[in-house]
Formats: sequence, structure tokens, C-alpha cells
Amino acid sequence: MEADDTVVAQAGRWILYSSGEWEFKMDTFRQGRCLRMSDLKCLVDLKLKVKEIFKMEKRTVFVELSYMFEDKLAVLRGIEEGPTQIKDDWQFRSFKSLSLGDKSVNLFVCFRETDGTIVGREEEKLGSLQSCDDSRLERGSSSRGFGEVGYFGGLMSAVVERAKTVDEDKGRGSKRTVSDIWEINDEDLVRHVEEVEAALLGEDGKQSEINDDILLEHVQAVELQLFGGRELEAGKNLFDGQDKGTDSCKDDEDISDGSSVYSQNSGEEDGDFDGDKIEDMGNKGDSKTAEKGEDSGDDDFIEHPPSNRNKGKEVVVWGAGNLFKGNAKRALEDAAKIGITIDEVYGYADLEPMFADEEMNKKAAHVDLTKEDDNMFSKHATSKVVAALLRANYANAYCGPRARDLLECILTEHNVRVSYWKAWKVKELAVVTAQGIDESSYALLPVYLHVLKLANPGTVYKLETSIPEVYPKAHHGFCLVHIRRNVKAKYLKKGGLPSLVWRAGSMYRKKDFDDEYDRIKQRNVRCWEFLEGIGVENWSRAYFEGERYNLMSSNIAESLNKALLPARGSPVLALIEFIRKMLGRWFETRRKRIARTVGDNPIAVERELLKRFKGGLGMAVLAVGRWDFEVKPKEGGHFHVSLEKRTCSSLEFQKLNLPCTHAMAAAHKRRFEYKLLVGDMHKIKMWQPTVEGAILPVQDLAEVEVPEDIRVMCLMPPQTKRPPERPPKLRIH
DNA sequence: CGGGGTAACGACGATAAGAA
DNA sequence: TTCTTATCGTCGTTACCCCG
Repeated sequence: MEADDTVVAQAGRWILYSSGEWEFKMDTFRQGRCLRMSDLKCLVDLKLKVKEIFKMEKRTVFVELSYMFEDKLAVLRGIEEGPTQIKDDWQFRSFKSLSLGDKSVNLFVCFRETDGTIVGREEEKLGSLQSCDDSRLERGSSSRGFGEVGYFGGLMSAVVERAKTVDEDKGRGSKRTVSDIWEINDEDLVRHVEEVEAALLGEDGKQSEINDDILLEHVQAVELQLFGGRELEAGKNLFDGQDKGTDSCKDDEDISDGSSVYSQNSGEEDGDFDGDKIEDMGNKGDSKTAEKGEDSGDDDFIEHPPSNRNKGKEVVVWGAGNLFKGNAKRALEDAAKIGITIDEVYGYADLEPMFADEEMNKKAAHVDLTKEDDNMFSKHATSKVVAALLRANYANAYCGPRARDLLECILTEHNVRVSYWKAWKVKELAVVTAQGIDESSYALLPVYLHVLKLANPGTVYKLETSIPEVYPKAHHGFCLVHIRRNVKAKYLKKGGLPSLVWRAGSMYRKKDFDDEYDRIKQRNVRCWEFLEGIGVENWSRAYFEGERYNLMSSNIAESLNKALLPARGSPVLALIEFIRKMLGRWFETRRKRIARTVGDNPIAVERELLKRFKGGLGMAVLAVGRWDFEVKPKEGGHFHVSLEKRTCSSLEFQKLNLPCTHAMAAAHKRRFEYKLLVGDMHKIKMWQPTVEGAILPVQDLAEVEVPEDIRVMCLMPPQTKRPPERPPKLRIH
């Protein structure tokens, strides 16, 4: 438990590249810190804690928190990940449970001044490509975990490559993806604003007045909300005042200028722009949508949000919602005509993972910005789109929010009102896309097992397409606890039955058992029939044929059943991964416990011995042979104990392989070390090897050479139909 | 035809009411 | 007081219908 709740927090900022890749640029002077999640109850706690560990308490700074979850399946499918912001307690809880379950989850922190400046930005001015590279390399080498390899490694090369080409493809058709609006970097925003405006104006001159009016209107609205009634400037001037990159927004040549300084101008001049970018984005999107609404005569695409805080997101939803309605071909042509692609505006990158299949991609890739089609302005944010936005919350499905919670969440986050039904669908979709559907999961199973074997030499796995009889020799014993519980539930009317059953079941000698059994029969025939149906050899100690230990060693099947509860319903790969992690944890705790234990016997066994020792006190012991004794308990009867054969006529000794009270009394009389009477199967040295090997995590699937024969193995999930109704949660049947 | 909404159904779970 | 039982509201899921 000690170190299990720590999370690595890193300070810096996110940068989204045009290929849809995200990079977290760490502050070079501020190293990552560790913090403990378990003390933290809500988002405010976390923020305070973060400020504290980064020594930022005294400064008036905001903290923006985010995290990136590791989605192996998505990585394998070549899908890029995006970060998820922690904006409310709900997301905080998601992150918390995620981080507890997965140690690779780090917390990314971005500090901002109240005016929006990113704190610490002066440390990493990207004056030139060279320095950009340097800082990245430095970050790469100094960071832990996935620094050098993993997707950050891949990202680095991609960045370099893009940086080289950045100047050439900066025409109007440049690809730029703006995904989660809240963390677009400034350059992107500037360019984005320019391009939108250029597109609007350049495409149709006579619309410009309308555009300006609407633009002005929206800018003013945003301005009002932002600055609380500060004197307004005219719409375009507002932008001019905020960033000189935009003062060329009506000018095509300057657009390319603006984009070419993409990596250079991030240092000083955009500093004061940061805080407003979300709102500006929202505003921009809004004005754009409104303008389109003007075009088509339909402007009720989505109700206007009451607050501007999440406008950016909302626009994403809106824009994406329309991705599926446009005529793909025409959209492509039109888009080419005006030189703009949807991903520049509406954050297509964030949606991309949703549509792994090509057809959808084609449909989604371009949108018709000029089309006068009412379809374009549908009111709905489809469940697919919302699911794409919420995907990150379901990286671990078992900690994801429930459909009921999504209603409120989607409303506050994206200002979209959805029905319960839709929320449920969103959840399903999100889980599927985050974890992979059954088919893909099963298809990956051979590869995964191969990688698992690589990581843990000696792993034995065998893929069976049909389930043979497993462990034919295992005796199927019923747990007495459960039988008693059942009897209690069924035949309660007749008092005392459960305890009778309990006593009967615990008897060691067949005769004792028969006596008790008869008593049950007399008391309640139906109960007796019920027990008879189970079969005495299956639940009574006396008739049970295998070895049965009295110790409540947690029944492995039951334990698994319980421990796997949260992971159930996840695709098979997620399930196996969950089991692997869990067993690793279990093994480790047991190793620790074994290391702490003094002597041969586990603590539980020692406890039992002590109990028996106490029970044996005061018994009359008569030595009848060198190792044979006659023991007379106070309550009557007499038993023959043989310390040599380790038997007792009560049968408890040999059945449990633990000395019974009589044997303890005999051993005490003989001054015999009673620990020697414990059967081997109770000894630590017997159990130790079973947990000796550490279960190592698998390597990133994408980085392992998988033999061809394994790669081509095709495994389909079993033909199952989900039974109607809500699936039971409590047991795996 | 695809996607969205409503209604219905059954498991789950909290709680009140009742019995030991 | 504790344990059962009854009840009702909630949640998950599907069938069916409607709409663009």
C-alpha cells in the first residue's frame, strides 16, 4: 500500500501537432514531483497539493490538470491519444481510480497566471528550431518512464519531421488539427482564427458584412462575459489588440506568414493570449456557426450555451456532429475550394479514433463548409461524437462514470442536453472505443499472450477454442458457509437448523456426522432432502474424499470472482490485463508477508495452533506407549493419539494435518515441539515457491516483434448473445 | 435506412416495516 | 437490537415506433 497511491506530476504545457499528436512540453527547470492520491478527496485538494509540491502557493496562479491514459489497444491500432483534462470532481475521481489502478498514468500540470500567461514559459522560448529540439531532447532524457521510448519517442521524430516541413506546407491547405480546445497552443489558435476569417471572407465577398456583424456580436458577448463590462472594442480590433498575429487576418499572404512563424512566435507575443484562447475559440466557432446558420437559414443548431466556459468543446461537438451529414465528395471539393479542412476548425483529430474504419473516416474527413443543406445544422450531437469526447474516461471501464452521471456531465461539460438513453449509448460506445470491442480484443489475444510470455519467461499459455473438462480430478466441494446460508434462507421456520447443519458438516468422524444428520432429518425432512441432494460427500468433512483444510484460505475461485467484478464486461484482453496486474499485486503482498513471518508456519496456522493448545489444556493425558497416548477431555470421551503417525481417533488430526486439541495435550505432556506436528502443506516453505516469481508487465505491444504465425492467428470471440435484461453484477456464473 | 425517443421489463439496491 | 421481509425507486437493456 505504501507507494501504491503515488502519482507523478509534471509541470509544463500541451502542444498539439498537426498530425494530431500531443506532446507535453515539460518545464525544463521544474522536475516532476510525486504526490499521494489517497489523501485527496476532491479536485480542490488536488490543486492545492499540486501548488504545494511545486512551491506555487504564493503566486496567484491557476492550475490546469490533465492526464493521458495509456490505451494499449489504441496504440496497437495506430491511434493517437489525446490528454484528458481534470476539470471537475467527477473527472478527478476518474483520474484517481485510474491512477490507482495504473501506475503509468501521470498527472500533467499547467500553471497559468490569472491573466492567462503560462507560468514558466520564459524558460522555454522556442526561438529556433534548434532550441526546440534541445528542450525536447532534454525533456526526453530527463523524464522517467516512457521518456525515450514509447509514444513520446515516436512523437519526437514526428515533431522534427514536421518542423522541417512546416514552412513548405503552410499554404492555405495546411493541415492543422485542433482538438481539445482548451489546450490548443497559441500559434494554433492564431492561425486558426486567421484561417477561419480568411475562409469566410475570401470565399464570398458579399458575406463579409454579415460576417463582421455576427463576429462583432459574438466577440462582444464573449467580451462581456470575460471582462465583466470593461469597455468594448470593436470586434476585429479586439483581436488586433490581443495578438498581432491576427491583424493580418483578412490577408492571404499574411496568413502564410502567420503560419510560418508557427514555431517561432510562441515566446513572447502570445503570452497574454493564453487565458483567452478557450473563450476566443468558442467565440470563433460560434460566430462561424452562426454565420453558417445565416447561410442556410437555419440557426438553431444547438442552444446557445449559458456560459462561455465550455464553448470550445461545444463547438467541437457541433462541428463533429455534422461531420456525418455532409456529402463527402462535394464537401471535399468545396473544402478544397476554400482551402480549409474540417480538422483545422473542429477538432477532427479528437474524433478520429472513433472511426477506425475507412468508410467512416472518409465521411468524417471533410465537411462541406459552404453547403446550403439543412442537414448540416442538425441539432444533435450524436452519441458517437459525445462518446469520442468522453472516451478517455473509459480507459478502465470499471471506473468510468455511469450512464446516469453522464447526463449531468455532458450538460456541464459540453452544454448538450441528452436523454438517459443517449447517455447510455454514449457510455457503451466510449467503452468500446476505449477498450476495443470483443472481436479486436480476441484477435489481439494471441499477440498479447506472446508478449506476456516474453515479459515473463516460463509463462505457459494454451489457447483452447473449446473448453475441455478442466481439472477432472478436482473435487467439487461446497463451502459449508454457503450451505448453511442456504439452509438458513430456505428452512428458517425450524429454528436451529443452520447450526445443526454447521455442526454436522464440521464433524470429523462419520459416526458423529451420522448422528447429527439424523437429527436434521428428524427436525426437517425437506431440509434433509435438500442436503441429500447436494450429496454428503460434497459438504461434510467426514465423508469428503479429498483433503479439506479448516483454514479459511480464501477460496481462490471465490476470491477471483470477487476481485474480477470490476473488470467484468470488459473485453477479454482488458480482463486478462486486469488479472495480471491483480495477481502481481497479490503475489507481492504475499511475498512481503512471508518475508515478515518468523518460523515455518504462516501466522494463520500459528493462530490455529494456539487455539488448539488452549483447548488442550486441562485434559487428562495417559501415556500408553512411547508415542501413543490416551487423552480424556473434561467433557467426556477418550481419544487415542499417536504422535508418531500423527493421528487421533477424533480424526481431526489426520484430516486437517494440524494437531487437534488432544494431540496438543499429548504433545504438551511429552514436551514435544508441537510445531513439528503441522503437516507440510501448511508450511511456508510449501507455499513460498508458488508466489516466488514476479509477474512482470508486458512490453508495449507496438514495440515487440511478433512472429508471423502468431500474428496471423485469428481468434473470434465465442458466439454469445447478451441475454436480455440487465446483466447480474454480483457473480460470474 | 439510420438514428433517436418512449415504454416496458427485470435485476438491483435502499429503505421501511415487521418479527425474533 | 438484529435479522427478515416487503416494497418501491433506480438502473440497464431491449423492442418498437417515429422522423428526417
